[in-house]
Amino acid sequence: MKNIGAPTMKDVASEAGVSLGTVSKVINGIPVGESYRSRVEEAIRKLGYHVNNYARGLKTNKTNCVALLMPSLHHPFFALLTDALTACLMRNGYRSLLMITNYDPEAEKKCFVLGQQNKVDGIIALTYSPDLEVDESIPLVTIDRHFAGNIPCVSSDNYRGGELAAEKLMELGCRKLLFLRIGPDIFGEADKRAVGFESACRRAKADYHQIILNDADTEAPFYQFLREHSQDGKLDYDGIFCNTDWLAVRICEFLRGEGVRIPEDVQVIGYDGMIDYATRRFPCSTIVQPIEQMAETAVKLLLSDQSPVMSNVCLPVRYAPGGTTRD
Amino acid sequence: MKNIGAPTMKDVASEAGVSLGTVSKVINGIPVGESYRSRVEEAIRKLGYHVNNYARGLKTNKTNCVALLMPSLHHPFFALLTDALTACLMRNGYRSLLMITNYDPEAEKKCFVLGQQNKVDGIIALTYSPDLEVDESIPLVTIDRHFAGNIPCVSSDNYRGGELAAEKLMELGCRKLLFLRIGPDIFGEADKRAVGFESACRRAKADYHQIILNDADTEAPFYQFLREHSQDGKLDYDGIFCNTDWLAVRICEFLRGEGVRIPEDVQVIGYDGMIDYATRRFPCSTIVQPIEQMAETAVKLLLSDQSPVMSNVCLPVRYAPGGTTRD
DNA sequence: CCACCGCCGTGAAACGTTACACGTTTTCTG
DNA sequence: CAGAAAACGTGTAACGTTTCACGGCGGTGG
Repeated sequence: MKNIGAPTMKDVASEAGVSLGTVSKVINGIPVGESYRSRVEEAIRKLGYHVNNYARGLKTNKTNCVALLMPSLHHPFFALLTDALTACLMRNGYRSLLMITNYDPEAEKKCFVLGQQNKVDGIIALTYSPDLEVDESIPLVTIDRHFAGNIPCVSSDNYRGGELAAEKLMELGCRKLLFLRIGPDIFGEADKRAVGFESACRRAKADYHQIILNDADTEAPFYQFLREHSQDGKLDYDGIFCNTDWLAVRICEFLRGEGVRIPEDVQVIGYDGMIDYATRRFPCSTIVQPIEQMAETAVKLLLSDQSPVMSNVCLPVRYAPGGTTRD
Repeated sequence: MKNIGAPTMKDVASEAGVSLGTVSKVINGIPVGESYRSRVEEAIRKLGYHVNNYARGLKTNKTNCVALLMPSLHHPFFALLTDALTACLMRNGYRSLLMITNYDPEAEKKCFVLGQQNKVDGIIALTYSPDLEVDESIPLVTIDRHFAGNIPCVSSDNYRGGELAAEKLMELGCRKLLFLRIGPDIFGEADKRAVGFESACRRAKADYHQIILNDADTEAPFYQFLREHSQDGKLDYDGIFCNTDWLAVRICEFLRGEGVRIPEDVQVIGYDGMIDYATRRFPCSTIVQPIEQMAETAVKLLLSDQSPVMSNVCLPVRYAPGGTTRD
């Protein structure tokens, strides 16, 4: 009697006095005589048996495992997305294999190979490589990233987001708008915010200005600009749109330190819809990306054999006040 | 010739005209004649062969997979920890299976079962169940959570962190200190910060006060308290220690809105060492938890057959100025 | 009463890999 | 130059599942 190692179906079978096939049926919910079923279940409980997903995966060629490719979890948006994706996958009986690429194309390529080795049932990727050649053999859904070919992509309406921010600010009385952006752009996806913002301003014939820092290490240039464009604690602009909530918070902090009142003197809107984990509230007025919904859509697209028809989904964003605007 | 499905070692073998065993050796880096090796490698490249980790895992009983149990990724600390853990695991040739429990003991239990089914080589867990019975069969390392028995635990020195915050504030001239805490406590781990803070204050015979909101939905009570304890824009306290950076940022925001100058009138220190992903700087002065080091330690502890001797590791924290103190 | 059919449990054959024993070739030593 | 040892490829038996053809059994219809 070798007691070493975890119990297997064979152990369960002999414990229950039935055949392997019967045990398999019980485990997989295939109808089986009641007396057999209870004998097997009893044996499983007694032995503390657990399915071996590796053996199962080998046999069925189905692993119930999805690879998640993320650039990093430092950005709250990625972290929240990962959280939502994992939760959604688990709800659907899938496990998620997390891979962090650090924005490195080499690493991204390696992750795809890892995915193949692990025979994952699919990949959900938020990549930064411009030239990633994708292997057709594993279903792939991207987020915020349009590949060539028929790869489904889930994104939120960044253009509309920019537009909405400008519209809201003007609706709340702003006439001189400022757009601040920092950090890398995901292949023009985040750039669309600038375009939307711009077009809304033009349409309303409002003054506006944009400052874009793509690879900056700090937001200091913003501060400098703001200082230069204010006198006697009075800023030249009365509405600021930041391409990320964090930046909005920082800018508010800076302005308040300079004696500018928010939202009385200047109104500020951020982007992402980040929620303060402690207070469960928005730290600033913001354009909310529907993270939960994006995650659910991506999972659905991946798991249901994707009809190429609706292979590109662009979800609506919404505005949410958070104290840095006059509403 | 069935071309369906991914190529297997057998395909490689017949393509290269060698035996299965030889292919196996090439793949696993076991010495083999040069001519054979190159023939096999050529065949692998030609066929686009990838190891099937499921077959391998089944055979070797080693999966190179570690389960990560996290309550949520909404809290930046958890997100950064997950990021660091995953990166570290990947560096060591391991994959990470991410599981989100939402602080739910039921889910946590299920995750342990999932871990067993997936024959993971180990589990790194940050759990909230008070009564989790752990299965000895899979190596487990916890973070910030002391289990009964011989389960290794990695944490940072929360007591010292609280002490350090108080010492720093006093060193910088504060005489009336305030400690603010919000959010659930990880089994007394975060609570130690309060104790450390308190003892440092006592030792220095400084005035101090603590407000603890464990299950609060908002930090409004803090605001109310601060309003009640200030007159003419002058706060009764000159040093505030918050148990998390987010809270510190919010408090600063609030105080500045009230006309209090930071750090001139009041100095504020947060906790965690969160780094703004955009500016790569601390958003406030803070006590830094060595997240990278915690991750590395946890991985090392898990992978090296843990000597029960050093099964509890408490890593040092450090203070880092971030603009909300006078240094 | 017999033939046939369905139901349901059984046993064995895969799945793709590793590991080990075996047998061949090569190399070294005296 | 013979003989033994080392080096190295080969074939096959697992690993723990699922799946499927088979066959026993009891029930139904002619």
